[in-house]
Amino acid sequence: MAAQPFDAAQFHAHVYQIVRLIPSGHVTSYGHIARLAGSPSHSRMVGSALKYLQDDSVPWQRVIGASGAISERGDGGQGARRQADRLREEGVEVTEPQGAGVGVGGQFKVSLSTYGWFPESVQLEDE
DNA sequence: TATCTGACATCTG
DNA sequence: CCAGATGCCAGAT
Repeated sequence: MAAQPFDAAQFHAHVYQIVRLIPSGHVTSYGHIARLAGSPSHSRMVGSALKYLQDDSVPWQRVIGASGAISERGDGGQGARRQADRLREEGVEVTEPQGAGVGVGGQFKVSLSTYGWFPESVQLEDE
């Protein structure tokens, strides 16, 4: 297999497949998904793709940053808040931001050492 | 066609 | 451990 010239459609499809494979109660990072999709340097494209689709059938909430921090979309943290709450329902322990109310200098974080899901490879329908 | 932005990653202080 | 600055590459305007 050789380096692909980056096919957006194919990369897109692979991302969705991988995200669906994430088991409940576990999380993974954008960078790892990008790597499994065949492009380790296109971590940003992963998030961009998920945002653009807005598909509830894809558990995008299980995808967080490499540091275990939930990225905010600039909507005041409402999106991150919803994501954190949903992860808690699956049994994932999420730390709350500093301040707990008026605090704006903190982020929701998950222990990747405990809930991280990083398979070496996945079964993709197309390659 | 050129420029800016972005659901990131990684290094340094 | 946390915060800031830099690098990366493709999409959107």
